[in-house]
Amino acid sequence: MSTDAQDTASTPTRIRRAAEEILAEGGYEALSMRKIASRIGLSQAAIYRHYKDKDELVGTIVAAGYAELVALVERLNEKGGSPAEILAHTVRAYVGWAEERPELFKALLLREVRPASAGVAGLAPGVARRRRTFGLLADLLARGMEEGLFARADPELTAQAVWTSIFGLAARLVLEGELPREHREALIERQVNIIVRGLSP
Amino acid sequence: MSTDAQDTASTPTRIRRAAEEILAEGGYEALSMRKIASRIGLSQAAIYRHYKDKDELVGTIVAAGYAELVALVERLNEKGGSPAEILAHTVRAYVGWAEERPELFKALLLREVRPASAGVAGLAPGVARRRRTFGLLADLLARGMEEGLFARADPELTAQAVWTSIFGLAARLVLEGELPREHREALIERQVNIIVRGLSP
Amino acid sequence: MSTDAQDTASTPTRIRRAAEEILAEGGYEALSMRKIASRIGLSQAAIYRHYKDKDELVGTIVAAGYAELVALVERLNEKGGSPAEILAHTVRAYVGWAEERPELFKALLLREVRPASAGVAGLAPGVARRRRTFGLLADLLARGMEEGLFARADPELTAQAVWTSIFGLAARLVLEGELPREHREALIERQVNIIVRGLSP
Amino acid sequence: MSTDAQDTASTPTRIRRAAEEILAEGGYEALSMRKIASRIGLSQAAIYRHYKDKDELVGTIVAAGYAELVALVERLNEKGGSPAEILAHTVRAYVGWAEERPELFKALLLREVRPASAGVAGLAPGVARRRRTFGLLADLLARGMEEGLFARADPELTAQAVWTSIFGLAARLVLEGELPREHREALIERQVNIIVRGLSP
DNA sequence: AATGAATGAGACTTCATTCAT
DNA sequence: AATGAATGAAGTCTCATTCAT
Repeated sequence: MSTDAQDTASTPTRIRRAAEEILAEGGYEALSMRKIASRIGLSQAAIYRHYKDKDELVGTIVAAGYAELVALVERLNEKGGSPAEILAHTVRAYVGWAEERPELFKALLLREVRPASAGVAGLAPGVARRRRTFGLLADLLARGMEEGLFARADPELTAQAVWTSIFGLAARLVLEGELPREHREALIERQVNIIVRGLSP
Repeated sequence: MSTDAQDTASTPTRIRRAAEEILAEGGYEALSMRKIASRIGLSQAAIYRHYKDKDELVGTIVAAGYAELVALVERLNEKGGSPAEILAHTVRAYVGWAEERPELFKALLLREVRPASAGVAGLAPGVARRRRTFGLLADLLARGMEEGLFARADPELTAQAVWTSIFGLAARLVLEGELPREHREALIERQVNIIVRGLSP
Repeated sequence: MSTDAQDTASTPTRIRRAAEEILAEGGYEALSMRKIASRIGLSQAAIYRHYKDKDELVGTIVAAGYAELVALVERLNEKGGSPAEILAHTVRAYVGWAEERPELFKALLLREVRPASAGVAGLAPGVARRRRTFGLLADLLARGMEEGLFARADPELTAQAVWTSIFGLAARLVLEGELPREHREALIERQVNIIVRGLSP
Repeated sequence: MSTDAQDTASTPTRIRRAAEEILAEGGYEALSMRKIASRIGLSQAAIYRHYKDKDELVGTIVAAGYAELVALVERLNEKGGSPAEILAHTVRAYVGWAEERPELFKALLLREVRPASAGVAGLAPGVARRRRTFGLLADLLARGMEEGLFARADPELTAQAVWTSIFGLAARLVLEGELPREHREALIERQVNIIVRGLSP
């Protein structure tokens, strides 16, 4: 968020940034300690002073990316509007974020979730209490149900179903890359439309 | 599960099977010619008699997996029923298939699509003509629209939107692994419900 | 020399031809039994029916190439003319042959000579008796000396010295590849001139 | 021969030495990173810390060899004497150097010259300006021409013709290996004689 | 806090050759 | 006379990580 000059940033930050750059340029497979080190003019060994191992480094990046995504969703919820509007905005914002940072999205969401409870797992029951985004989404849906805008149903379960839909769209867009702008937008709107209508009473 | 008799199978088959096993156990990153060879007690070089290189081997596996999926969808469409029923069956079958062969699903659908036109790309315009599954899905939706069951809209675009939803659900289930059976089913039904209602006029 | 149709030629011949083609296209390093076999639609193992091993195959090719070169030099000597003229023609023909079949030239002359006595070794004493080309060259020089055209000296030693000069020119032309036509010719003529004048009394 | 103490030398030096040894024993084809590593009791990967890849390692060796050769020729030109004498000394020194370091000579001069302009290419026009040895040789010949010792001709072209002759002699001596000392010397002197007389007015 | 050096494992691929059929 | 299958060795290179300084 803060745009420090690269040279004055702390070493861990510079490492993280370099890693993100490489991730963005060449994908996860291209990310190696060697490349990170050479990009910031540091020895490979130096990285281990700041991050226990590659897993920890990747973990940090992923966590930061996740926080970004959470902030994005929070902001939308604070802006106000009808639940359906907020939902539509959220879909667009989520997809847009994925397309802007495709490699981060992949690193974040297209990887195995080791212990099912940890990380970005979103399908387990009770997730609305543990994960901020799901809590917000479930609350939003619950409000819509109370207002008679959406059909009554389990808000958490519904949040999960909606999320998998959005996630699927974002994932395909990221994985398939370039698509005609017009078609891409039509697709998003069609999806938004199906979801919103699908929730209606 | 069903066709054992590993020792009597042809070498290419044994190679393919070993590759799928490794894929299933450790994911794509774990797949190496070395491991395949040692697993079936063959020299590394021997593999190259049967598959030009790693790409060809993976390609064969992926193609077979895709064919399986196509056959599955075709069978459902032939069985008859209302478009909404067929659609619901398709979602369940697709998700079920993904969960049964998680690593194949990942190898097939969670990888980058290099030239957007090739491979499993599903979002490009005109895909209904090129890809059997999309053609079937678009036809199904068109029929539903004609019958007044679904709201009128571009069938291909709608097929793509529906597919990304289903794909998203399958992908999350595969990536997150174990989930309570009951919850898993509730989730699928909720998703089916949203999609079908989302399409209704 | 005889231009048989490839299909009717004997298998050993087809093998040899394929090997020469590969040699010409990609150099010695590119020559492999696998490539030869695939080029003529034969199994690798089949080659071993006709040639004991790679060495024998290469040996055969080299021998044939050498015979070609010998025939070339013989023809020039039979055509008549003054020794100086024949010598000049020989230089031009030798260099021209090398440039026409660069890979054969390299396989023939730019490789180690294992037992110093064998193969294409040309510097050992007595070579004029053992090797046809050297015999011809030495005879030519001897005739020139008798005619008072060339300064008197050991004909064999002189033949060797002259040959290394020509060989050096041919080798450099082959190794350095493309050169402006004009410059190439000027270079050859300059070399011919130096040699002929260098032999003059 | 002179600077032993292999154990105390720096790793890059030890790598280079091992490479040269292997080159000397088995030629370029025998040179492999594996062999180098095992010879100095290092892991293969360790070599890559000191040389980017095989090309860089070979390049370093070749460059050093070339520098050696240049220094040799320079020294002879500085020692003084008549152009004919210097030329004769140069031929002897060049051939002697080739015989002392046969594998280096082969690695340096018996390899393909990829882009005709680069590397050790000597036949292209204008080489006298680009390559120190050729410049020296051309200057030497020009001086001889001015002094009326050599017939007037293009000095660069003449230098190239002379060089190919010398190169041819050195190459054959290196390729054919052992030769009776006496015969070898007679051969060199005969070649020197032909060249010097060939240049005379 | 950082470095240079090294490691061991592993990646894919190609080679000449052999053997049973 | 030929094939398909297999082998063992070798090739270059990259990786995450460790350790002494």
